Amino acid sequence: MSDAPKLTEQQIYERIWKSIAERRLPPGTRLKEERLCEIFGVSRPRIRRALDQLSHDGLVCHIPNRGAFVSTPSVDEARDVFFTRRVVERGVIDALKDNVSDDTLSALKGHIEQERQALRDGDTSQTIRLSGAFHMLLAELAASPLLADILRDLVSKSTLVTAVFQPKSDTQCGPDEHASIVDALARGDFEAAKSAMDAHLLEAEHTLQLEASGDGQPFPTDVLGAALTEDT
Amino acid sequence: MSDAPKLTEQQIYERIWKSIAERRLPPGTRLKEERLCEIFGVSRPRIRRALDQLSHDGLVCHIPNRGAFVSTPSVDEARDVFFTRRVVERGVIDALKDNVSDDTLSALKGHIEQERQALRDGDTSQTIRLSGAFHMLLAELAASPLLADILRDLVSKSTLVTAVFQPKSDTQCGPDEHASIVDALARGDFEAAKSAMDAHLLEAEHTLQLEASGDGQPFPTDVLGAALTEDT
DNA sequence: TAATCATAAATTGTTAACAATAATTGTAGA
DNA sequence: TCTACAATTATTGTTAACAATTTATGATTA
Repeated sequence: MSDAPKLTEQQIYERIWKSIAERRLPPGTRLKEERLCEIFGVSRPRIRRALDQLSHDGLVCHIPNRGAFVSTPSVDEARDVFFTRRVVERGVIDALKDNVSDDTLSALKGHIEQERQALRDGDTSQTIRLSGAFHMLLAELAASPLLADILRDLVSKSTLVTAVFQPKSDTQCGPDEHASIVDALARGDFEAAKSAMDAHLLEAEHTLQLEASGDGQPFPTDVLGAALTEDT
Repeated sequence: MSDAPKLTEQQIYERIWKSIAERRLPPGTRLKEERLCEIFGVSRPRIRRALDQLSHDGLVCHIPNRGAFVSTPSVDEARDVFFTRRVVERGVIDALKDNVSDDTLSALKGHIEQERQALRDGDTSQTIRLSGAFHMLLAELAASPLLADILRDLVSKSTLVTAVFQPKSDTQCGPDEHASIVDALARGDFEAAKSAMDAHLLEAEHTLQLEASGDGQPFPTDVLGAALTEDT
């Protein structure tokens, strides 16, 4: 009747991860085990293990005997995420030093073009996805799988942070700022690339409202089905 | 008969993690679920979840239908670990900029004194533990819990790397190099501190034999009981 | 009418039994 | 004597039933 391939817990982890990272599952969303079983068509232990992984990543907050919820970062955590990203992404550019081929550059430029297209189309979900993906692409082109792993975590946490502290999501990570990083790389000026990256991340942090209400938004009721079923 | 407190999976995770990080469980060691159940006196799912976490950290390699083994890093992974540590630990020093109080400095100096003592005593296990702990202490004194988490992972991976690629473990992370970092911090010279850290990590990397045999050491038979029971 | 306590429903956490897969050992044949 | 095949054993993976904890609802009392 449907997909018999019997999703592995890794795949479930990925799916939920992606839904959180692309903001289809907002902070505070309850992740009821039974409901997830229905959605993915697997038994509870499988779901449980996937949730454990997410909880270990800090994307999901697991309260004993209460259940799992999409994490709602605090102001301090928000600042920390951005600080850490600056540290890590400077490292990414260092790791790129010996890997800036023409292919690399055209891949990056192609990506930025996609970002511009999504922005023109007004496709918010796609825009969010691509903004994060740019940073990931940079990391994956670099010579450090470990840094890329670390950054994947950080980017997904950033998404949560912006979901909480940036009510109007139009002030996203802009393609132009990404372009200026790539331009610097194209010139071989890595110091400039690092500065551009730093400025870009600081800019993103400053668009957030990190003084006001820590939390207070109501928990949505049942977005799970819609959020998790799509395989964008 | 013994500890009834019923270890939580988090505690089990910590115990195994620590045993790996302190090199009591060498790379390649098989982690048989049933055996671990006996040792910790808990049921299999509990062990399973702990192993999943470790596997997600990359400290344990989980082969389907085969079981879990302490990871044996490759040469490329070894280099990557050290590269990433340089990136992250430079960030740690940045994060320390506003936190260098007298208490901080005396804590660091006290730690180095402990390291010297352990080295004098010829206590290898303690020396390994304290070497890693110095870097962790630095990270915990900094204002970034996230960086500290990331570094914890990296330090434990470093331990695996040195276990594989440094047959003679006497050429460890020396207290003197740690001292020169702290001295720079005491002077308020953060650039010097970063340089010292970089040099220290490069030095550590260079003492490894990263050209020769990738793997070839036999798997030890049953060190689990001895390695995990001790609560050092 | 509001607040508190008790009961009931729902959800997570745990345990135990079962099935499937892979490794090892032993045997038979060349 | 060595190789290949088969059977047994051991270990992981899965499923299902059970227990404990929490939350919500409703009734009773002040």
